[in-house]
Amino acid sequence: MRLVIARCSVDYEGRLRAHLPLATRLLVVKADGSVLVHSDGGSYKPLNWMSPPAVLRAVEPDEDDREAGVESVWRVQNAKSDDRLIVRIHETIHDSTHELGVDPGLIKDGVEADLQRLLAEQIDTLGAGFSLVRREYMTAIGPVDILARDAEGRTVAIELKRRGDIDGVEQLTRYLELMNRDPLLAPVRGIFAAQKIKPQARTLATDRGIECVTLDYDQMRGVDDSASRLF
Amino acid sequence: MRLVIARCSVDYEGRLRAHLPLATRLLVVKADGSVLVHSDGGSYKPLNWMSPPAVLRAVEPDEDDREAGVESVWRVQNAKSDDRLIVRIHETIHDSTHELGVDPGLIKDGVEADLQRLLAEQIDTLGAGFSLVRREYMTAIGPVDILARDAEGRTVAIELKRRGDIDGVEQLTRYLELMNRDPLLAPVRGIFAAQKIKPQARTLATDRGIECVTLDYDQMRGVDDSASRLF
DNA sequence: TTCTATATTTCGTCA
DNA sequence: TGACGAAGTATAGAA
Repeated sequence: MRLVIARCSVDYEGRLRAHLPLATRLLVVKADGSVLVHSDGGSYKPLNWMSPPAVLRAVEPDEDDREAGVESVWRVQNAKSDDRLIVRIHETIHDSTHELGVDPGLIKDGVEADLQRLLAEQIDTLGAGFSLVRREYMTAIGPVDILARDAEGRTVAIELKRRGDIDGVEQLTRYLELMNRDPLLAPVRGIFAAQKIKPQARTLATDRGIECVTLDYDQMRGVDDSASRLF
Repeated sequence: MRLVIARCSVDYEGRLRAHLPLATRLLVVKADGSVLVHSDGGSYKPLNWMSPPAVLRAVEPDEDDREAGVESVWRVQNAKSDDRLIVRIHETIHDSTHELGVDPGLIKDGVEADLQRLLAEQIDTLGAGFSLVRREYMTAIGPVDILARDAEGRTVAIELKRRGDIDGVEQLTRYLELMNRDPLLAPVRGIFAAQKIKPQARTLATDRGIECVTLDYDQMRGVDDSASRLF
């Protein structure tokens, strides 16, 4: 990994075109040829970048660039597409290279899969007398997150999201439409469950006869003590 | 901006929990307190991070950590939420700090807004006799990208996407449903326009009586010569 | 390889 | 400030 602090301007051409005027920035060159251009603020997204695999070639500036004060030009070309990044370096303030080795990678807990496991275990939080049929119930158009049965024995299709957006409602609607054509399952109740449900999504769901439930992941994790043994 | 290359382990706790085992990584500390943890590969997304605004406190390792070989512990706390990142540093390989100043920011060309402007100007590429009513036509459930009228005077709702995906078709379907209830507008034609339309999206659109049009941005930009004056 | 769904999404815009 | 849609989305998993 190479770290460079430099006064530079940057141009990207590919899926769109983008330009960064001259300023001092951090340039990170990774082992796979990818390049990140970071400013001293904002969040983790670089101002501009090149995705791997890519090849960096440092070339001599042409006459115009040299007159404008350009010291060196990086041409970063993606190996699989036409995307390219051009960095014009006017002044190098820092330049160092380091061996990092391969990273063992990230271990996560609390993503949708964990929510799904917890909700399946605590299915009666959705209503007294609820019982689990199965998780990831396959249909012709994709898997329903959780299939359950309510106290009256009616089939319940549950769509689970961390953030309840409008497209989650659309997804559940498609499943319900399909499942209600199956005389063995119909009539099927729909429940849209999420940690937070957007007003638009709630309106659409209600309009289509889908119930909305907001989940408290911390509380659900508290009930299940296996989570505390993870780390 | 502070750059540190260190052998470290990292734990995040907040919206989820995540753990990075001991390895050599790049740590970037920005002026707003945000922290990025990068490996020497992958793309621009860090393995782990803290969003701004945040405060970094370096604390002494406790006895257990010290026995495990921890040299220093960073506690990074988000200033607006409960999110926190803990970096346990076992060995510091590089540590430097640099003044970058404020960045002038990125100038983009070729995003959906540019496509929309061009298509509005060249609305007759969708059909002879088409005329523009207005861009971003507001409805109760959101803005229709472009509203136009065809040669027969019929209202046309146009949904514009860079990439024509299935949810774009769903979006346009919702608009059409709503607008067709309005006797002043009905019947409303729907056109799904994108630089590339996925087969599934095309099938769904056609099934719902929505026309599909693929756009050539380079050609459209060629017609409008103001684009060439951008940089 | 391609498609699909998720994301500690981030980022802008508009009410 | 919050909601909503776009992103050079990235990324992981399944078909």
